[in-house]
Amino acid sequence: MKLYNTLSRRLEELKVDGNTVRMYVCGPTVYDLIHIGNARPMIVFDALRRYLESRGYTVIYVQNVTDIEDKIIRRAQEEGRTADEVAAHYTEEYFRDLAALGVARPTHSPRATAYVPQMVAFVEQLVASGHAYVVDGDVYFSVESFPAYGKLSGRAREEQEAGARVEVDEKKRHPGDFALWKRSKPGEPSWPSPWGEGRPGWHTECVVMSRDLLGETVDIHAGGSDLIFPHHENELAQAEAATGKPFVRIWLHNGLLTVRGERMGKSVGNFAYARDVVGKYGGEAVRYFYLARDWRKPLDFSDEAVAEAKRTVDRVYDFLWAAEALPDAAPSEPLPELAALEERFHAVLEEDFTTPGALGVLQEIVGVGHARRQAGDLGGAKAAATLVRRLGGSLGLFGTPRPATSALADDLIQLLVELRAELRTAKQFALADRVRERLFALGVELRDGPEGTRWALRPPSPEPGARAGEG
RNA sequence: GGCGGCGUAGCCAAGCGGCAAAGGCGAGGGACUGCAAAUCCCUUAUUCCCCGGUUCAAAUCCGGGCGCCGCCUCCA
Repeated sequence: MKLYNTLSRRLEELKVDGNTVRMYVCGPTVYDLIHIGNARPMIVFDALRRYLESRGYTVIYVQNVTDIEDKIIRRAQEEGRTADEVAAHYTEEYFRDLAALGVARPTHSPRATAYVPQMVAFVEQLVASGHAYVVDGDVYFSVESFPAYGKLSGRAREEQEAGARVEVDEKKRHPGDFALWKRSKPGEPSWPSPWGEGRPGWHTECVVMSRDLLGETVDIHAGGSDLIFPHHENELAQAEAATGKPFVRIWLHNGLLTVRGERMGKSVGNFAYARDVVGKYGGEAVRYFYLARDWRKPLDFSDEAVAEAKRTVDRVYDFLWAAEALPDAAPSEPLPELAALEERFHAVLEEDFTTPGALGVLQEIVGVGHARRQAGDLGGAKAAATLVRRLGGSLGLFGTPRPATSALADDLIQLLVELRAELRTAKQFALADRVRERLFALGVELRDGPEGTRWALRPPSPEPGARAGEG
């Protein structure tokens, strides 16, 4: 499989040792609920993980939880709670949102506060090797000590000064230097260190946790494109300065979510909480919405766009459930077109995980299924449905089983259908329509056709967390 | 200013040098219907922001424009 590597700015073959993929995806800072834009990398890289697994890889998937950070401290002060309480609360909410989005739990979800001693040791190592220096209880990484600094984001160190909008911190030797350890102010959460009470700076946790859980070189490190600089650049510098080995084989960065062309962000105020969107349209519609757009490109969010995705998903289910309710039958003839479509599905994904193309193929398979059914080839229709289930499942889509009804319910519905047929024959249309409407309200849709009335269960209306997926 | 990306039908969106440019939504037409819904079938880009160039052949490669976006500050 080829993936676009931010570092080399080209497509690269994913090469791993054995068949295990070691993957690290930057997770949330738990100071608030995640918004729908935050969900993009979680869904996209979850889909990548599932796809790799479906292709026979074992994936070790790590996503951190940043539970100590300025925004958490601020929030705690505002609410009169401790930083720990705030972090614990939003960590729990984050996992809830993840489940509602149908995102499988990461193999590991390390919390930064559980790694402070390791981070201290790591920083000590950088100080000892001359890559970091101590000033007044703070520790900074020296970008000048790492000549390759800037290779990920394509920035030269000298450029850090020109146009810099940040006031230069007097303590730093070079404006590009960044904090590895921050001295804590009174009343702030703090941990002991050789440099006094303090807390870890940004960037360091990912390096330390990644190394601990995945080793010195990981296959994939992913996150939003806004993290390229400075976050990932700084991670790379620390890690490679410390080990002298490549930190990451392939860097992946997803495009950002926009609203009317402008980036969605908490500070811009144009955001929607993930759970609100999921509550409205369902987690699967959100997933489809994201996967219908190339993961590297910006994606414009609107209610209409997600509603469209939901319509599309519902129609696929309509086909699946109808086909699965058909009596068992073997395809009346071999279906080479299905094999060809399956091949195309994989070919498209092998080339930079182009999920929109893959979804297009899935739609074509649905089309084949419809055509087979129309031609009276029930087995062919079922074969198409099975394929949609399998391929969709490899991306975390179309896994909801046909809602089970009891034999009694089936009989009762059938009874009403027959009753309504008699009413229609007797031209009692008002009553007949009432039966139809009441059943519809209960989620049963009547479909009158040439060969009589069939009924189908409507795709479920979304409820938050209703379709929580795992594995 | 520096770095990166994008511009394909009404909208969304694949396409990475060569079949008449996937697919979805919407729209229009048809079948079906007591009406409706749903479903099915058909139609919907002679052309890919513009101008040059390379090539037998370009949406796809190169050069130059125009427009939009992101990062350079915490941010998925």
